[in-house]
Amino acid sequence: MRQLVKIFKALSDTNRVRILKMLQVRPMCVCEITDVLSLASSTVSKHLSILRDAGFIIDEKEGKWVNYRLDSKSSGNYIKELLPLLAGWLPDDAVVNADLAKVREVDRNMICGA
Amino acid sequence: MRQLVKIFKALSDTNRVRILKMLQVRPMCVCEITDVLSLASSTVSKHLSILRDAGFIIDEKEGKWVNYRLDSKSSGNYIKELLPLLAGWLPDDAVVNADLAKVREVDRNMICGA
DNA sequence: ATTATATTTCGCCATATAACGAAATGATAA
DNA sequence: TTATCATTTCGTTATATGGCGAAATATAAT
Repeated sequence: MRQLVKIFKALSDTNRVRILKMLQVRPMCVCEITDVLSLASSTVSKHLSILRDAGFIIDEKEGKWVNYRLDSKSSGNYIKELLPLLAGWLPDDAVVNADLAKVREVDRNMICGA
Repeated sequence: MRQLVKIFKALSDTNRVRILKMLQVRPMCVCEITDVLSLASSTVSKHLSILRDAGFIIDEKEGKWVNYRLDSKSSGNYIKELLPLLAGWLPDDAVVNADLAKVREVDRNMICGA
């Protein structure tokens, strides 16, 4: 129950849902996500740690960057069932679609440290 | 997005998840739920209004009681997909199973106004 | 009508959450 | 080594949330 509620809490924030939808496109580093959401990097880092603790995402170091990606092969049943649902949801959300367009065109070398 | 987040917020509280699991057994009035959860009736009423606003449950007057039941035929796609998932989750949760046992044996005429 | 019962609404309090900027950490580049 | 860049952690602030009891509503019973 504790874990389940933690998972739902992770999903009860607009910015965290936007992050999950973005990560459906491709893995991203913190500064890229920060750029799309227009939030402070400390705030984005916090959101990512909440999603990671809930089991939705995994972080992987790549040089000076930390890439986050969906844990599609999660061992947790809740995550395994919820991620596909979320993938099918919000297909017509204007904010989400604008995010996804930006994710596809953004280059981390251009935006990070600019 | 606003509606989806509202739905997840509704699910991010232990007592509200317990209520939904109880309503899987049968419709219940406020005082029965209050008895199982050991909370103030005003608190339970608030939880129920949050679940109703999110679309999970429906209230129906029956004399001096208000019965709440799952909206299994909800027109909302999120609810329609989430309720069956929730039904399959927490099969071994001790607290939930104790709740369900109590739901099956409780008689509203005995506990309400006792 | 008056009383009793079930539920909701209101006001209050304590805690949780989301945001920021500044400082700390870790890794790369000069 | 020193400087730079990405990220995380910390401290603070404003708002949201969950709890209660008391008062307000609504219906049932006397």
